[in-house]
Amino acid sequence: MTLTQLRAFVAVARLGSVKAAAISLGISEPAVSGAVAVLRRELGDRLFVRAAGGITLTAGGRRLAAGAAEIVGLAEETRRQVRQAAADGSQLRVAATETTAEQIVPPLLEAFVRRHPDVRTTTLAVPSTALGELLLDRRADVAISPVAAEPGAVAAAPGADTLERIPFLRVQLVVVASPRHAGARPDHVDGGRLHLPVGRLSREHWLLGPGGLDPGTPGGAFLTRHGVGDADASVFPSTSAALGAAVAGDGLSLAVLHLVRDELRRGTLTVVAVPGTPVNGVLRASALPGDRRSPAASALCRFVTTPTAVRSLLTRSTGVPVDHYRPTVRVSLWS
Amino acid sequence: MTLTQLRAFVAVARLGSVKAAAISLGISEPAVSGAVAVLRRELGDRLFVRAAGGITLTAGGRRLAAGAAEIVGLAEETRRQVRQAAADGSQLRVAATETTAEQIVPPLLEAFVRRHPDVRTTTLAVPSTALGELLLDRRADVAISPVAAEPGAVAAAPGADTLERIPFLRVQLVVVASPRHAGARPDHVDGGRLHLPVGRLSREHWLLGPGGLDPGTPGGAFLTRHGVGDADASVFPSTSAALGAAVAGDGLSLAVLHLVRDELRRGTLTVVAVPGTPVNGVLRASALPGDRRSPAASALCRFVTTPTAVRSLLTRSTGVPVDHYRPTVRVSLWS
DNA sequence: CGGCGACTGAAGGGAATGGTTAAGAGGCGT
DNA sequence: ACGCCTCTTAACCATTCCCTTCAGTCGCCG
Repeated sequence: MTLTQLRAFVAVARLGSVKAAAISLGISEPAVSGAVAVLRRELGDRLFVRAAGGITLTAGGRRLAAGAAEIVGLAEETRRQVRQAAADGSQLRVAATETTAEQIVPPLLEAFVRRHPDVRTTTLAVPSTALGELLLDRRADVAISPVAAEPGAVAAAPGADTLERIPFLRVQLVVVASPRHAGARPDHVDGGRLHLPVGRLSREHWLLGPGGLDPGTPGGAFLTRHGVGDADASVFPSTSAALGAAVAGDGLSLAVLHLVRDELRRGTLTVVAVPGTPVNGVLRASALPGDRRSPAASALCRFVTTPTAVRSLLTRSTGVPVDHYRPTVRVSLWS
Repeated sequence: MTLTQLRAFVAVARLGSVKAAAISLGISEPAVSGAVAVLRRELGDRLFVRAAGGITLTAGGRRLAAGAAEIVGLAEETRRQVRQAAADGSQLRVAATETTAEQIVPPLLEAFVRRHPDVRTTTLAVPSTALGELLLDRRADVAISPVAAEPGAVAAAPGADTLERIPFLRVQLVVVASPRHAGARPDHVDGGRLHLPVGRLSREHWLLGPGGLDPGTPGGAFLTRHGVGDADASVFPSTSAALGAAVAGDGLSLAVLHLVRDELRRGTLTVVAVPGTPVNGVLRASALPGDRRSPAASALCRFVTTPTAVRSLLTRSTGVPVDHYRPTVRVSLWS
């Protein structure tokens, strides 16, 4: 499988004809046909068949078309980026778990780029198990992830000995629900507050963001430890959306205490008393050791423990200016 | 630039040594060194330099390491997917604008997979200008996007003649704010409702999700048409988060009317009367013409106009079951 | 300063890639 | 049935890739 072969196939898939692809690439038809033939042999799939008015991709051909277009485009983009690396300012890729990438990283990086305006940041949202791999593969410069505050609760991740870890903020996770939801279950209400034994957790309906059940995070570990499984949870496109559904009274959610301060004060959400909560966690930054790390990564590692950084995390996020905004990229695991 | 060369460089970057990379790849050191030398020449960058205790990547080397790991992993994953294409059920990639991908597509696809349980769906969030390209490149099977309801308001997108377009739902966009926010500006309050002339829109602070200013969407076009620019808007990680900030009284937002029904009824949000609103839009599905389209894409194109689909969009979303959930992937443009 | 380990370069060869022209095979329309 | 257009295969060649062995150079460390 060669980039040239993939380029040829992309052209065929897009234009619907070997001839047209050959013309657009400026080569002969047999060259295109040959490239496709190699792919066919190697992948064991016809990829496309001749049909009325052109060609029809097979199921495998459709997937290859999508993947090949992605690969070819990415190769081109990478080439361009390397060429311009010197001209551009430095780049900083921050990997985090889904929830952290949504709630913690944006205000943190906003404060960071305010102090280092020349740094271009990108956020990657990944399963917690992928964070170490991403750092080792140099696909990310720094990882931000929450871990259980209790020592020894989490086994060492792969490459743990080669990574530097910097804890910088304690967080508390609480179970929240709409007061109306609480009021609808008077059997456990005491003093206006809903009490819930842990044995009942898996009978409740949970409203979570993507990765809310990730067992590598303190929140996901808490839920799975108490038997909350796939059948008990609904996933929303974002943690904010899940909290919105909780406000609407659709079920329970798990939230970082200081991030729902406003909702609690306004009374649109209330904390549900559950033994074992609040779940104590610590946010920490991970990166390669100092000599194998980019300057921007080192700057962020120093920054996270500063009062400025902590303050940016404790005040409610006001969003980021449009020109600072870089979308969070979801990264797939393939290893 | 060859996949083999990229693989060699990934190993070097990860292991921090040509020798270690050669061993891990099962080839000789000169082979690795040679592969790197070709990349160096082609890209015009040292990529890495020898340093105490190993090597240090240059800025360009860091970007290449990230890109190369991505490309190599993607190639491997694509190969696997093509091989298994026959075994797996059919796949359906749905592209949409940011807001649509967050608010419209999840309930729609949830209803769709309930009827077609064998289909694996993926959602792609992209700028509106990329939707057509994605379909033509076969990177997406179906595009879901909102367009202005007024005919002729939008110029024909590239490839417009070769795509089939299926409108399926009218939507209304309204300006919303917290009632407290409204009350704080008594100069334009009339009958308890905030009225705002269009000339004042660019003086307000806007709370938007990613892509909220995308001029290819009715909402983004409305805002940019009235002078709302980068300086007037804060971007949140999701539209839900932006609405949450609006509830907190931080500014104005633009929302799909029927999706904020609950907030309006509870009084946590109120509609701001602005001339020209509600903005009328139509959701439509786009796909390649029937004979060049996958069976799953055709099924979705038929599905969107059914009462079941419309109902799924009009009732408030309850999230999707965990086992149906597939994260939304943000796709970059490189063309 | 000498030795040693690690990276780089040169030379060479086998295999593939990537291209050509020419001819065959297969579907579609008239 | 026939011709036409398109895709495929065959034969062939130049180039590049990719690996080897061997020799050289660089930097670190005792």
